[in-house]
Parts: sequence; C-alpha cells; structure tokens
Amino acid sequence: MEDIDRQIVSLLLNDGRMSYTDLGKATGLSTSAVHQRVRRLEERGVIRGYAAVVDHEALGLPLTAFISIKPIDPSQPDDSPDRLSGIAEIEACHSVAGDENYMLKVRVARPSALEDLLARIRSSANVSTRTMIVLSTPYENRPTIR
Amino acid sequence: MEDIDRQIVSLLLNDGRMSYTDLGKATGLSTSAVHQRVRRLEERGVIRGYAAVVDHEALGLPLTAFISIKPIDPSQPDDSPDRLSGIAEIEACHSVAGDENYMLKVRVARPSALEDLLARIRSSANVSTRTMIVLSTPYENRPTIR
DNA sequence: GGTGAAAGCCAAATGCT
DNA sequence: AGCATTTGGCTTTCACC
Repeated sequence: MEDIDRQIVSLLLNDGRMSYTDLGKATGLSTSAVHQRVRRLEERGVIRGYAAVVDHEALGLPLTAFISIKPIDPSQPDDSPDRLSGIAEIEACHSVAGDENYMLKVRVARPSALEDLLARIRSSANVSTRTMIVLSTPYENRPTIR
Repeated sequence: MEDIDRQIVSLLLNDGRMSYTDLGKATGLSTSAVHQRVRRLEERGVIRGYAAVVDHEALGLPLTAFISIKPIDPSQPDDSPDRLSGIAEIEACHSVAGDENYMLKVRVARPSALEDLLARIRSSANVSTRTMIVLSTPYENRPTIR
C-alpha cells in the first residue's frame, strides 16, 4: 500500500468524519482523487467502516473487564465464539495462545451484572473463567499505525 | 440520558459517517433536532469522536497480543502508563485489579517485532511481562449498548 | 491515477414555535 | 426542545488528461 494511502487511513483513524475536501488539503491531492482512494480502501477492506468513539461510563456501562476462558471438557469441539456471540455485553472475543483459549472484553453496569454475566458465559460455553477487572483506562484505541 | 439519544449513539456506533438527514429519518426527528442532539452528546463527552475501523492485517500489523505487566520493584511509584505512552505499538493500556497492574493491547508486524517491543516495555517501565498472543479474532469492537 | 467543473445534497446557523 | 428555512460547503459524478 502506498504512503499516501497510509496517510489517509491515519487521518481517518483520528477523525472518521473528516471531509474529502480536508483530506485533499492534508494530502495535497484533489477532492476527487482522495474520494477515489478512500473508496478503493473501503472496497479492499482496508477501511472496514466508521464508528463513533463513545464514553462507556456516560452510557451507563462503567465497569469493563477482561475474561479469559478455558473449556471444562477439552475433548468437546470448541465453538465458544458462536455460543457467546449472542451475549451483548461481550465487546470482543479473541482466540489466544497459552493456558486459556479465549480472551473476552466485556462491559457492564455493575459488579452484580458482571456476576450474572460470568454465570451466563460459564453455562453457555461450558468454560471456566478468569476475570481481570479494569480499574481505569489511561488510554484505549490509540491509532496503531506507523 | 434519553432513549432517543441512545438510539442516535447506537446508530453512530454502527456508522460513524451517517448523515444527520439519515439519523433524522431513522429516529423520526428533523435534521436540525438530530444535529443539536449529536452536538450536545459531543459536548457532554458521551461521543468522544469518530474513527475509521481498519483491518490491521491489511495495514501490515497482523500480530496482536495482550501483555499484562507487573512492576519488578513495587515500592517505586508506578507511572507505567506515562512511561509507555510513547510506544506506538501499544494500542491500549488498562489498569487492572489482580496479580498484575496493567493490561496492554499491542499490534506488531512480526514475532520478532513483538520480542523487540517486550524488551522496550520491560526496560522503560521496569516491569515483568506476561504475553498472550492473539491467534484470531472472532469479533472485536462490537457496539456494547443496550 | 489524477484533475476540475457541475449537480445535487448536506451541514450549520438563525429565528420561530 | 424541536422545526423550517437558508446559505455556503461538501460529496459525487463525469469528461478529460
């Protein structure tokens, strides 16, 4: 991928609503050239979409936690992601190498909601859980591009 | 926060570039009413901004890992987030409860870049590290709103 | 791939309810 | 708080390079 595409992606990571006009000014291209490049980046799947960045505390979900899970019966086929995908509190599910199989990131309103969530996770995926409660978040979703 | 604000936030989580006109159609409000609400949500910090959602593989950073860290000398003041904030590979830093102090999420190009990154993290923050390498990501950044 | 112009559409501000 | 209106800017397309 070209350097100018990286620049466009970087700018859109910082401001997903930046106009093509401003992207053009920042990159030294014409509005239509930038537009075309962004469209291609979207078509190729480099840019998957755009999302608002929200304050989860303000939305009533102040409690974040990481939950790593491990099947209780490792001989069974592991379809945990499918089994857990219906649980709205789970923001992310990563398959990981190591002692545990998956790392989940969840957001809930209260400790009691976390307790309830853990019970649902354990029963629907037949897994044991290990939970790390997030106390504060110095930074998150920083644009990782170089 | 009102229900209609939640609806707006939810729509913008799924498409951060949605126009005020379309937000108005979706919520049953006029364009200007939606615009006003979005502006207030931004002012109150409920909406922190907007960002492109990118495919990190396509950007040349296919390797994701979670690194939990613990100070080697717990008697020293713990300013790990500050010390690590200059490291571009670190996408997120969460202070967590439990055996370790912080949970980092990092993205790199290659295993050797992870090795290099771990060395930099250990030396700049004087911490021990525990790394969970992400094998695949069934889902990530799902809109956590209800 | 890039440019520039033309069209329609949208954002942003204002004033009214 | 919401709506209608307006102006200026932006998006989008297209013909051309």
